[in-house]
Formats: sequence, C-alpha cells, structure tokens
Amino acid sequence: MAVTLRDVAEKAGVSVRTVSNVVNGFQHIAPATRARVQAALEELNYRPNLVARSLRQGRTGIIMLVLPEINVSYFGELAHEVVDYATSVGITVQIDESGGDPKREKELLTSLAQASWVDGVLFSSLGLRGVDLAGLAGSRPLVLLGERTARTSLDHVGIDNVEASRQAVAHLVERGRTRIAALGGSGGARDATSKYRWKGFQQGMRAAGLDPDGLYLRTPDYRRGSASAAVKELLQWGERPDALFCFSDELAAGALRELYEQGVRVPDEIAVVGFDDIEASRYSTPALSSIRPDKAGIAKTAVDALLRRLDDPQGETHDYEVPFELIIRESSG
Amino acid sequence: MAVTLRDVAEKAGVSVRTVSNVVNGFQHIAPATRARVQAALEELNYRPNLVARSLRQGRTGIIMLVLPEINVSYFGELAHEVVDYATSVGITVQIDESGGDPKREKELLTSLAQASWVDGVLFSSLGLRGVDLAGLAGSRPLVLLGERTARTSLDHVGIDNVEASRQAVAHLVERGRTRIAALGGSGGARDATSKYRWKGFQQGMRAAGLDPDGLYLRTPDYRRGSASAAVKELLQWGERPDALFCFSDELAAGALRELYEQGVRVPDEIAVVGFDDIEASRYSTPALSSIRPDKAGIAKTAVDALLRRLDDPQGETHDYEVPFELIIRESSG
DNA sequence: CTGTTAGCGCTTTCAT
DNA sequence: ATGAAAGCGCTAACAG
Repeated sequence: MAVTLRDVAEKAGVSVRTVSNVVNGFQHIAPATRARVQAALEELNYRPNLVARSLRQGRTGIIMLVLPEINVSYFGELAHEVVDYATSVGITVQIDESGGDPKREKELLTSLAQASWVDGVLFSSLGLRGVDLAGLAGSRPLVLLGERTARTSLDHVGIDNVEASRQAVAHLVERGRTRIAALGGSGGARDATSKYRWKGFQQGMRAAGLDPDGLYLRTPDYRRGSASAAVKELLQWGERPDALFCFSDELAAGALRELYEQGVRVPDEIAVVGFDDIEASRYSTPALSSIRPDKAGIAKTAVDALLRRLDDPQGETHDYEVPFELIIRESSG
Repeated sequence: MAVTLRDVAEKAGVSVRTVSNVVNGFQHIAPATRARVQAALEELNYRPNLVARSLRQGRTGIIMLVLPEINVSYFGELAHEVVDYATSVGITVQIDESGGDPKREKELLTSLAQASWVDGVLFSSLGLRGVDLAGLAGSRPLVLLGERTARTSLDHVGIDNVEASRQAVAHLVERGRTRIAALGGSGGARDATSKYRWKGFQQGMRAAGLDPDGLYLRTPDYRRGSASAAVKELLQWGERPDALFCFSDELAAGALRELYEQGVRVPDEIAVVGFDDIEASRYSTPALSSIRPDKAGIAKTAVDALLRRLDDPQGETHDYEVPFELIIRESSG
C-alpha cells in the first residue's frame, strides 16, 4: 500500500495537518518540526495522492486537447507546442481525437466537458459549428482552436485565415501567375477552415483583377491522398492553371507528388503554395512555400486563456488573433 | 455546484447506494425503483465525478504515453494508434514528451510512475538504459516501447530491428548495390535504436560478402536536418556509396532532399531505404522504400500488456515481438 | 505554530 | 432489494 500523510505524521510524531503544511511549502512552521517531518517524508518516500488532492480541491491540473487526428503533422506540431507550454506551467495534457467526425466531437464534449477530471478543454474542431459547441460546452471552460466556426460566446484562438490566404494569392500574382486554382476542403459552412481560406483566395483574386470565382478543387479532407486524386483529375482537363493554392501542406505534398508523376514542372509550369508550414515542407522537392501560423503562439495563448477562464468563469470572452507569416520557397519562387 | 449522487437520491426518495447501483448498471433492482431513479438522474442531468470514483477505486483509467516528441511523424502515428485503441477499451491517454533527454526521462518516471493518477505508463525511451528504468519504475506498471535497451524485467513491445535492417540491406544487395552506407544515430549503447539497426546492417553486409564495417554516417538525432548535413558532407568525399540505408524515414527525407539539391539521381546513382514508413514517405519524390512496423499492432499489444499487468502486477514479464514489412517504392526500385 | 476534524463524491461491506 | 455508514487521502476551517 502507498504511504499516506497519516503514516508520515505518525512516524514524525505530528499531526497530518503539519505534514500537509510541510509538503505544500507553508511558511509558518518551526524549523525543528519541519526537519523532523522532512526526514520522515524522505524515509518513507512519501508521494502525495493526486487524486485525493484533486477531489478535495476540485481541480486536477489536467486539460484536455481535442484534435481531429494527432498523426496529421500540423496537429502533431500544435500538440507538441501545447504539451510543451502546459508542462512549463505545471499542467498536464490529455489528448483525444475526434477524427473530425461531428458526432464524435459532440460525444467528446458532452462526456468530457461535463463529467471528467479535466479542468478545461482546448478544442480544435473540424466539423462542428460554434453554436453547437456553445450549447454542449456545459460548465467546463472551453477554448476553441483554429477557425471560429460562428459568432459564439467562446474564447477562441487562431490566425486570420482570410488575410493569410489573400497574401498567398497576392504572392502568386506578384510572381506573374494568373490562372490560380484553390485546392482543399468543401468551402461550405460546415468546414470553416476552407470557407475562410476560400474567401481570402477570392479577395486576392479580386484585388488582382482576376476572376474571384475561378477554379476550386474540392477535397473530402486535408490529406495528401485527396490532393493527388484531385490533381490527377485536374490535369485531364483542357486548360491548366499556372498556380495552386492548397489549403494545407499535406494537400500540397500530395499535389506535388502527382505533378511530379505527371511530369509537370514545379514551379515552372505550376507554382504551389501550401498552408501550415509543417516541418516536412522544408525538405520536400521542391521545397514548399507555405503560410506559417505561429504555432507556439497559438499554444501559449490558448493555454493561458484557458487558465484565465478557470479563475474567472464568467469573464468576458475573447478572440485572440495570432500572427502568421508567408514563407516563400522553391515551389513558388 | 455539480449534481451529486445524494442530490439524486433525495429527489428519487432512495438511498445513495441504490442510485449508485443504477448508475453502474447493477442487476438486482426493482423495476419501479430503477425507473424512479432513472427519471431523477435525467432530470438533474447527473454526471459521475470521476475523481471521487477513482479515489475510491484506486484506479483512474488513465495511462500515460511518454514519447520523445509528438511532432515527429513516427511518434505521432504511434500515438494515434495508442489513443485509438485505448479509447476503444475505455482508457484515456495522457501524453508527455521527454525530448529524448535522459534527465527529463528520469524526471518523468520518478514523478509519474510513482505519484500521479496514472494507472500505468507506456514509455518510449530514447536515451535511457533499461537498467535505469527498472530502478526508477517504482510501483506503477510500465511497458517499454521500441527497442529493449537492456535485459530487464520489464514488459517490452517492439519489432525485430536487427532482422528488419538485415532485410533492408539484403534488398539493396539484391538490386545490385554494393557500396551501401548506413545513416543515423550513434550506434552506441546509449542509442539502442541505431545500435540494433547497425547490427542488422552489418549482418546483411556480411551475408552478401561485403565489408560489414563499411560506411556509417552518424547523426545526433533522427531528424531531416541532420541527414541533410551528413549527406552534404558525404558527397564531398571521393568515393560515393550507391545506396543509403537510413535509420528513420525523416532522415531519409533529409537525405533525399540533399541528394536532389546536389543533382544526384535517386535511385539511379544512389538508392535510399528508410525506416518507419511514415505517411509522408509514400508521397515523397521519389517515393521512399521503408521498413513498416505494424504500428497498430504495437499500440494494441502495449496497451493490452499494460492492462494485464494492472490486474497482475507480479506476473511474469514478456517481450512482445510485433511484425514488420519491407515496403519497396521508387527510391530503391 | 500545530492538533482535530469535517468533508470532497463515490463505492462497498454489513445489515436488514 | 435496499439502507446506513465507513472510508479512499487529502486540505482547510476551526480551535487552541
């Protein structure tokens, strides 16, 4: 059986209260007492039972990070930053995957946000509307990551997707491209990511005097395979675009692969820009231009926002906008 | 305040015992009572307090997964499988990162394995020797993932790294390559991964009548950048290898990138084989040949082993060997 | 400065 | 089939 406070108290000849005080670093303790307790603590190799402590305090120090899929590089990199920062402020992170499935997302929220030991939830939703979320959130603090899916009364952290996409297009235009296609997602209301990126795409096109309702290759998800398929189809048509703005780096990777297979030179014949700037993109052939969101910034901002809300559940909610950067590499150089 | 069992009991006019029974799906309850309790449960929207339950039962249903870095694709994919499978058996997963730093790994083990709410730990160590682990593990069940770093009395799940590497080399030999170089890690005792893969490399070379102590390009880690640097240096030497066996796919990606930059054709001039078969490798140019460990199998085996050990802490420990597969693609076709 | 004690919410033994 | 009550290990309110 594990060593408890009482065991230590007995050994040291003091009350549990005193031991607890020593363990928690209270100030006003007689040096002699403290020393005696310390000795007992070490001799018995006492470890606090965190579950009991949590029950008592009503807080666990655990936050949950809900992502579509942890094996998707962007989310892996984001998770890395979240775990990193959370650990540095004494918080541990539990990870759950929604698979991007709205049903599963709802399930997770109803069970997690209400019931479990999780102090709060960082939620990177794909398919769920903000309104759905607001209703489901229950009492547990919830911070939204990524796109704000609707005007809600929830804290939210993300980058300006519209502006980022606009800049990507502007960059392609500046490089002399005129037949620019967008690639990825549905563009519909359910998929806020592509909705905003498509919107930014259109703004960029319009600003350049190009057709804002131009080519949009939709994909069922943001994975490499979907882009390969979409590009393969694209290349069978008559008129080819001279640039591709992909709504994720994985899509861009799939596109690059397919272009390579079909013998289309990048960027000479078709320039490619991605979104997310995952690590692999720096090493692809050709190296991929991409929008780089400040992932560490997102993580820190989100964790801080969550912690703040723990202390003040009723406080006003915020939209935190984190910077991004357009990184130009070979694929659009 | 949250709804407790007592609230429900009062509302339904029964004892907490009865409510608890209903919540936990006990059998022998009068239908009328059950109905009454159910109604109260729903009306009050009762959610069990998992912390209290855990304190009582001495189990949390949480396991911890310790990885070097979650943003490294292989670990991301592995984590995905672990979370996936654990969720399916009602276990939640907490993720922590060691950064591959032996000091941090020790810290994590001493704090986690002994103190926290974690029922057990899945540990994918990089720098820590098995002996270190055995001493540190404390009372908490621990399953080792990846290479067995030493003969220990711990459960361990992994693939046969030596045999896998041997097969990779055999494949290159079979394709007519004779000047095969190994790339990655230190090959030293502290880095079991590269130790075993190097050993398998040597076996493969010897079997083919080639110099088993041939070229070994060491790297400080398994990331893309390290391979780029190593290959850049390699290409400045006089005699070039005609094949590269990289100890991770990320290394291979970095190598491919550098070879591309230097205008070396793959596989014509140099064939490349990786290890891990991460998703990105299927889409690289050229597509990368690789050793594919059965990640889902590793995850399932490990979680099962951990759960088994929870029920029987004293039982005999096992080495679980999971299958792998050599996937041949363009880079060594 | 330190001891005593109530309870956090739940499961479970002991009764009935 | 159900109630009463102990207690998991801890913190903090209340004494002194």
